Amino acid sequence: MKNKSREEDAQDRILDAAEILFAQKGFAGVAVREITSAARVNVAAVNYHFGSKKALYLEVFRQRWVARVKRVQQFFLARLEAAEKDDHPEKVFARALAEAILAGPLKEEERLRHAQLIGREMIQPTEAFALVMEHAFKPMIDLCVDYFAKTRPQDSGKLTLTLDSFSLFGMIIYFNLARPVISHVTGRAYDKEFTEQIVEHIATFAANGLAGRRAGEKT
Amino acid sequence: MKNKSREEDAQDRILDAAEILFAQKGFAGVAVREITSAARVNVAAVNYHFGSKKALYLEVFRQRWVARVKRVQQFFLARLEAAEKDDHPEKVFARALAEAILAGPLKEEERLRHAQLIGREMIQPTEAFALVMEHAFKPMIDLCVDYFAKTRPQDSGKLTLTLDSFSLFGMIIYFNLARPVISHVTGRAYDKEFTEQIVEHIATFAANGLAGRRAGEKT
DNA sequence: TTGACATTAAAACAATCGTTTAATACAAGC
DNA sequence: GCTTGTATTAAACGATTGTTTTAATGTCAA
Repeated sequence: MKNKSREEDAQDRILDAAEILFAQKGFAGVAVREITSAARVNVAAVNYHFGSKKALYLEVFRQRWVARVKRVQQFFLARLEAAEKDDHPEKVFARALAEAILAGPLKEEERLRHAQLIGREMIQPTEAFALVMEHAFKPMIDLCVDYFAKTRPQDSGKLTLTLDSFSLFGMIIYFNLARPVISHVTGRAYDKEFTEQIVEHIATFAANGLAGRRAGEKT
Repeated sequence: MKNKSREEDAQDRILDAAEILFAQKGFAGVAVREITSAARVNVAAVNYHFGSKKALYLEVFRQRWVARVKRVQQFFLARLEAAEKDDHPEKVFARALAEAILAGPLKEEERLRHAQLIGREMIQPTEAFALVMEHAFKPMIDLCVDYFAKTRPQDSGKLTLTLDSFSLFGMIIYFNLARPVISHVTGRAYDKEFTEQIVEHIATFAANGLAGRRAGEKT
């Protein structure tokens, strides 16, 4: 086993290239030879190291995607802890979540790739969908539901809490995924200033939307 | 020109098959031979009638997708007219929009195909993206912005109005596109009852979210 | 140095890709 | 009937697809 230590080995280079290309063009839109030449390895390397193109796709989710979603979740939890307590707890929650996803620890290209990969799985679920559910959506929705349940004076019912959580998530994910649409309509790029405005907008909007439940509205 | 009148001609059958397959598998995931055999025509028919696979893809948007989005928009406007005026105007608006998209005039499979096609263009914009912007997003967002501007006592600013519109849209589109996720978490299928609950949930959530702006909050 | 094992390389595999060609079938106008 | 133009067909095009094979190379322990 050779390892120059300063240089990524073949498997890592393949995973890097594969993730970028799968995100940009989708599974069917990428040729194995595109990946291997971007990773500067032989065509046979994909089948040698991963077994098949499909297995490589799943390995991208297991080794790259999941690790990244954990980073976002940790960033979110840290923000939630550090937030000032004088604000409405639901607003604090919404802001921390929006910030973690839209302006969090990921680099700009990472954020884009991440959103594209997850978006494709939502539209056309494959075997990777189970991973996405287990490591990203399910725990975050559960966390969200538990948090909202605690911050409300009276019981809202599980379904209402879940739909509230999806409403918050839906807004954030849409603002993250529909960048071409939003940039086109507003005429603004997703720079730091605009992103901060969006985060604050989501926090306020969601807090008020959730406040209605606190006041007792059921559906 | 032969036309049995009761039977769709070759071009229409190709468009029908192409739309279903492109929605399910994406442009690169569909082989021309898949389309032609589903449409019961010769392989050469696609290139003869449409010029190329890519041109067929665009024609699906021009002849099928755009027509359908108009139907949804008309349904929405009719609902907006017919709605009771004693409710908050923003809640009426949100309910009409959510109902049009999630439970509107489209058949269930149509709704799914429609959402998949638009979702793919959002993740990976092609030439069809301009069509989607021009006929679907832009006019609806503009309508939304104008409506919100009228219903508010004081001026909110163009950007705030636009972000409000996207928040409402984002929620609705997410509930429409993330069906696998939402069904998995809630354990409920998108039947009539569940869809109605979601529509009412969105209306309430968005109305409260927007109500904050009415109270004067800016971002 | 030798032997064992892991990795890379070039070449070829059959299958499938989008597209084109050339021949045939069919309708309507004269 | 014959002509004209359109539509459909079977067959083939070269290029590319994912994968496999075989040989060469590299690495480390004995």
